[in-house]
Amino acid sequence: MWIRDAVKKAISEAVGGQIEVELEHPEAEEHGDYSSNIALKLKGGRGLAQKIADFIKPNGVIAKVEVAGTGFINIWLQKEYLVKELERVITQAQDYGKDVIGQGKTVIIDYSAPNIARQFGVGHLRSTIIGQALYNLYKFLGYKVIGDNHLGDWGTQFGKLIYMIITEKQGELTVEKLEELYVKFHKMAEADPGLEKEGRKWFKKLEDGDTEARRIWQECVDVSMAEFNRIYEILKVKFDEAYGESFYVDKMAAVIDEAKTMGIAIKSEEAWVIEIEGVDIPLMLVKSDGGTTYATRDLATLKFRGDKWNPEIVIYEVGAEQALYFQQLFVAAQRLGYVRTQARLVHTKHGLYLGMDGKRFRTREGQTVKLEGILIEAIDRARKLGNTDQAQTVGVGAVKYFDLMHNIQSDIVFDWEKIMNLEGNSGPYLQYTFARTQSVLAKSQFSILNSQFGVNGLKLHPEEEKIIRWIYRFGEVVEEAAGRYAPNLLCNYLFELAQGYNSFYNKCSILGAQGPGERDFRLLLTAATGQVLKNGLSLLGIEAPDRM
RNA sequence: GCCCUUGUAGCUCAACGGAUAGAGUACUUGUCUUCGGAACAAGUGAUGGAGGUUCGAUUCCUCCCAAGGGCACCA
Repeated sequence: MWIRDAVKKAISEAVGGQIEVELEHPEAEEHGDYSSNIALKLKGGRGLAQKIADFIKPNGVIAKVEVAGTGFINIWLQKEYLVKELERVITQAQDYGKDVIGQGKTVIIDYSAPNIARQFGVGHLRSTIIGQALYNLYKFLGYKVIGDNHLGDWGTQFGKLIYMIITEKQGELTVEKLEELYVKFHKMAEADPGLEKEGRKWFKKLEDGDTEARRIWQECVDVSMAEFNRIYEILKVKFDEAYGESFYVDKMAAVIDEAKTMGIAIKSEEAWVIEIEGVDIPLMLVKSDGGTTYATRDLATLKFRGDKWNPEIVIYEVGAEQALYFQQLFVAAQRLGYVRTQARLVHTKHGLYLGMDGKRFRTREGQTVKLEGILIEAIDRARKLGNTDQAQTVGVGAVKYFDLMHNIQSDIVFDWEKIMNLEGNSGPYLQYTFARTQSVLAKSQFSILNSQFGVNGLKLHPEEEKIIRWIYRFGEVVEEAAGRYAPNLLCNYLFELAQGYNSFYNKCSILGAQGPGERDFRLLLTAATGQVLKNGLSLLGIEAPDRM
């Protein structure tokens, strides 16, 4: 962001330009807009801080510089500059906050990835929602982004399913029925261990292209996808690609060959595995019965992605329980040379949903909780609260925001009272605040073209100052949220913005302001707040209705 | 048993090695003869325990305690 870089540059010049300058926004407003601890880092204390501060001359951006505490350098920005920033928000509109730091770079985001023949459970909500938010963030920063839904549509479980479908003649298949069959298979296999062999036999047939196995598999895929697409429609989630694991079936042989000839894969108990330094368990490429594993497919996937897109970053938005596996996978992929050596392979390791008892979120019967039911109930609850028109926007927005507002790595307790809470830090609160700004603007005939926003002679209320000292940080937050794979930072930012605006709204009359200058300025503040809220919510994948 | 992650107000969560650890909720008390009360304001209340590194530690390191997850033929 231009402003932060300008401040950094001023300090950097003061210390000779050799050291990387870190800036932060002090928590207490009496400590300025930006603060640097560089004098402390250089062990120079207050003396050095004062020297640096003296070197920095106020200009169009920097209003004043002060030394405080044990050696902090605090910097205040010019109010005129900050008001100009509000005008930029209006003129750039939906593009405000965009950047080009990602230009020429490609990032692949692997998210959602539900399993075919399994119900779409709440477990997949995090991956789907966070993945989409990361997708939006990176795109906003100028990256070329590929969103790939890596469907779980291959594996031994299909051998088991096909066996069950053939032996127990079935009518019309549903996802629910498929899941039942899968569970039933495992119950039967407990009594008759020979069944596992049958399952593997049928999976082998599927991999070898057996017509009947293939036909049944396709039916499972079609039935499941119809259900998944219904959910994506409600969530307004989109993908660029949805290759799925089955896409890589004919690409695995090459991976296995390469791993063998490079001496990376070794034989162990009739299976082919890749040993990873520092990890006890090796990564399995070929099972003892000759079948492949998910690791083989994931390596083929990375090879394909590397060849096709040559990405700088590949983000796997997958739960923390697979941390060990991804650690192995990434090492193996690097050794096989499937991605460029500087490429960042990231596993976001999100936490999971817990029930109110602190245990994994399940139904009373121990089944995974279906996401569609959750979404329908959220919409229903929103409708009962009086949002007939915007029930879906508000209900789904509440669920999404609740997910995104948490630190990505922490487990989340699933509590309806908290999710559907309209008050306080919630999606509906942000949507409400946006609707409020639009309502005021609609009544005002506001137009940026015939207004004057000079702050000369205008005495700003503390609430107004707080907002102008907050708006310009939007771009920085977007960048940080993307860089740290942390959409919750954007949630925090937007919530504080909305809080600040509501506080201002309660203290200051906008339409009834004294004098045209004050009125125009407050309307500008309102318009800018609304625009940033809208841009931010849109990055989170949450809609902002004008009325609700 | 080994490995990873997490322990912050009654509850649910924040915090970039920085300055007085922030919110929401719950509870208590208020504001507004209103531009949308899904609002605003005030109060009560917290870093699991013991050491260490640092000018400065919720954050980094070690040990202990507790919880969750993982540990090749499921993904």
